[in-house]
Amino acid sequence: MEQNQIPQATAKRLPLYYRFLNNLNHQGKKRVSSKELSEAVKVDSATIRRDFSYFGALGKKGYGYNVEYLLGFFRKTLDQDEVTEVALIGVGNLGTAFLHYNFMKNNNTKIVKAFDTNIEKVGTDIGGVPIFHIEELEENMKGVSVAILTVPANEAQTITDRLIDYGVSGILNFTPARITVPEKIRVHHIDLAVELQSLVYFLKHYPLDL
Amino acid sequence: MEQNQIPQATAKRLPLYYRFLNNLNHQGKKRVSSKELSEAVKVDSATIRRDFSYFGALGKKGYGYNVEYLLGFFRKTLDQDEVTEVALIGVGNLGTAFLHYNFMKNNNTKIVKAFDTNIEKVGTDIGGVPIFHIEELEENMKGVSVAILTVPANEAQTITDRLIDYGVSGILNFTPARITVPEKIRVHHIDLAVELQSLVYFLKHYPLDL
DNA sequence: ATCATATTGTGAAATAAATCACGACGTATC
DNA sequence: GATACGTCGTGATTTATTTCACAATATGAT
Repeated sequence: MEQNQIPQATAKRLPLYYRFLNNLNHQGKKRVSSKELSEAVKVDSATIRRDFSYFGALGKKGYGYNVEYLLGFFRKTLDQDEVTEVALIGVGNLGTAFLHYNFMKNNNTKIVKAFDTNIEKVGTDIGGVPIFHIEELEENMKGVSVAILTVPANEAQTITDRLIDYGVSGILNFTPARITVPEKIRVHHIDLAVELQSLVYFLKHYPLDL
Repeated sequence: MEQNQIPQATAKRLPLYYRFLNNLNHQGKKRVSSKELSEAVKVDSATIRRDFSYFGALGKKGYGYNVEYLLGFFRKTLDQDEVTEVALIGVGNLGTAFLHYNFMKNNNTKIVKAFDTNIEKVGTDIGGVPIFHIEELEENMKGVSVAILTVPANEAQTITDRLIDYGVSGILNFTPARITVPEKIRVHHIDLAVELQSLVYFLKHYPLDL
């Protein structure tokens, strides 16, 4: 579990930096300054320098950062060499979108199993991911410790309880339900309706600039 | 544009509160304490009280909050009576998921138009939303000031530029690209790969509790 | 009525994160 | 190699958000 002095806000930005560094590397760019990176990822350059500095002195004054070096560093830091296997629960429209989404491109995470109640889907695969029946969740979860939850809201808690009994340690919850879990389990909520509604709220109530 | 002393963090939670209050109301519950609500939405009760207090004294000591009153109050505050029309750009898997998603249920936002390049989709509708060709974006955007962007990353900036020229004021960007916009335009990024990757990072690097 | 209990609303404190601003130092040029 | 320039790394500051903790007060039971 190692050193944990990195602020959460920084940790959330790391995957973003990683992806953009990958892009730069593919473009053949050898160096990048915090200012350039700032324009690409839309994060203040001082924030980027501060973020990087938690990992030590990665850049050179007057030069910037060596793209390849930084990339190699982040690959290790983000455990890019070790693939995390993920299960997807609920193959509806949103779930299907994930199955088609190629997370692996710049990424260390891979959806390896999907589950649904619809008999017509069970036994098939989408985007190369086999679909099992939810009743057989436990038998087929082997080695998977992270789940993406894209089931109807009213089933969210029931499935969550089973995932936790099974031993999952992280859940990415796309349902509008706020699930209850033991404190050892980490849950990230992404609530699409709330995101849209809060954007609309900001537009109506906050000054147009800034 | 009115009073804007509400912290952004609070504003982001308002739609969430609203939805849960709606649920409670449907369940016939007449009163709710910050503690109960806290358990439901997973937000600290002191934070909830503080959030509500920005709008004045909405509760009663020793009693809690009257569900119906609070709901009515938020309906006005969140402009629930006035529907915001939204366009969806890019009818791929993720876009399709949105079209099937019934935002209107507890919500003042409605996807009224969709756009795609695929001729086979153009002219049809999904979830009651008509699909137009992206070439006819400008002709069909009438009255729409918010767009959900679910196109391939490499098209994100081009479409964004057109949306802005047209006069859109808010964009919910689901592409991995960080789009560049004038400062008057509000963009919310939701980066699915980053969300998954940062969950995995937290699991590996942060203490299991807290 | 009285009293025990519940729960708000909020000052004050704590925590977290972003930003400023600049000295130090490496690079590039002549 | 001296000089001008660019960019990092970071101490200090500012801003934002959460949390503590408790006086004030309404409720509900007897």
